[in-house]
Amino acid sequence: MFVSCYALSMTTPAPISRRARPAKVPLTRELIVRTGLMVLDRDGMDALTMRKVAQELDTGAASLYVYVKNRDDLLVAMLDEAIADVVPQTSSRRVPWQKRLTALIDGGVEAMSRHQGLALVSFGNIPTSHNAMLIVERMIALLKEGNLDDTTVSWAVDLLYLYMTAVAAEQSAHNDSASLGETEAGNVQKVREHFESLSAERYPMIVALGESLLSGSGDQRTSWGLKVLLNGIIHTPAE
Amino acid sequence: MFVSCYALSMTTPAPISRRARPAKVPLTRELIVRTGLMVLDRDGMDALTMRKVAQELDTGAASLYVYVKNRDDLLVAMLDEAIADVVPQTSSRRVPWQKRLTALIDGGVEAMSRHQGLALVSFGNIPTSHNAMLIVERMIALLKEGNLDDTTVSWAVDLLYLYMTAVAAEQSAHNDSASLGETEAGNVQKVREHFESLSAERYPMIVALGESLLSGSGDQRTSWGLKVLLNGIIHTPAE
DNA sequence: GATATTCGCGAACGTTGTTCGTGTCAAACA
DNA sequence: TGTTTGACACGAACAACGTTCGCGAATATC
Repeated sequence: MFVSCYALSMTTPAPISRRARPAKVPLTRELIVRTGLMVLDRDGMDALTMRKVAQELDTGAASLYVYVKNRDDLLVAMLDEAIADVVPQTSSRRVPWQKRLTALIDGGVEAMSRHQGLALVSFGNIPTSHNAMLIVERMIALLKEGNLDDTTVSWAVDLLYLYMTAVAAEQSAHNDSASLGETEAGNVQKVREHFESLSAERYPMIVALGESLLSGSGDQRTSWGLKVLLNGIIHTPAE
Repeated sequence: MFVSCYALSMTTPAPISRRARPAKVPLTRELIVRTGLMVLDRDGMDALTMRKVAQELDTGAASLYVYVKNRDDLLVAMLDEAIADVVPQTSSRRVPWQKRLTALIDGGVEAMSRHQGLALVSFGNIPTSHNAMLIVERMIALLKEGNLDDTTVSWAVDLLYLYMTAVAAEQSAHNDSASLGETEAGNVQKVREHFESLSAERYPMIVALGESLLSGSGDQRTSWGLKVLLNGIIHTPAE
């Protein structure tokens, strides 16, 4: 009864056999998690209710609670599933560690931001889920290639993981409003109109910056931020 | 009837007079917001219901909806109120701009993290509330003292504001679990036990880092992160 | 074939955010 | 001063939520 990392008591590792299906797929934790991701992508975070996930599986909400402790537990499992293939898709060696670290974080951001609001699940908490720790493992390995001392590596991992999650949350918030409205230019236009309507007396600095505040795409800004972090980490010893 | 930025139709700008109070403070948006903060600090985010806020004001939940569009609107207003005195408490001149910027961000982090879960409200969204924009104003002014070009300033503000919010969210999450458990050492102990229970085969890097991962206080890590950002911003031109 | 055990799930409970309609009281007018 | 008016307060209700309970059915074991 291999229900992934959920069964804390691994006293029954033997799969034995599964019940014959009466024209109906048997419920598993993994299936519920994947269905949750599907509902989230299709209907959004507010519409992700236990009842809807159950309905999608052609069952009642109560049935989910055998495999999932509660809604939060489901969300955490969904987040872990969402970032499952970030590390396997890591780039090849022979490229400098900075580039590989950038690619890793970009992959994490993309994987999380693909699902609206999922990055905010267990935000400031230390990553404890399996796939999150695999990302952390990879981060540490890459940072150590830069010959940083252990303390700096530790603090840098904290910082980079926080940045990854924060950017993902930011992007998925934008994706949310973009899915209901126009593609992206329409959204930028909204922000532009908002800035232009600001009073130059109350907010002189913002108004003075003007067009610069909107310059660059989201990807450009994110990758610049990552460069800032890496340059800063290299040039800022801990203590 | 100055209900701040809420009344979209300002067709009745005349305050005229207020009704005599039958031994009961009259409801205002500000009073509701402050009461919301009180309930949040006392009972936590999950217990912050419209009914409880109303009860605290000795009224019914329906009465709040005259001054507050919905729960989200209340939360946004609460966040704005929480950071109201960050800019006024800014440090004196004659100190280098980096120190003043650090103090500003520290103030913002402290103000937000004082209230559990509030930093996550409108996370990735562009700051549009009044007091949030005042913080942005101040950030821009300080960054410009560093002789950075407009594009770098714009992107740096984005990055710093994101960091400020993210750190606040992280800290308030820790404060949450700390309020129910022990002071802080107990929480660190929990994390330590978690790391020590990890298999060295699955997570060799994490286990190898060992004690370094727990080194330093939260404040030390946060201020190091800020130094990293500032150093990185200075040494990383946009484009 | 009988028994024990697991799993599925309808129904219900307590809460939530939000709305509707009515009551009420102070201000404005006659 | 008596009447009208309009804004405010709020009890009651609604739909939807997460979660639990307990029964019925299907399967595995003896």
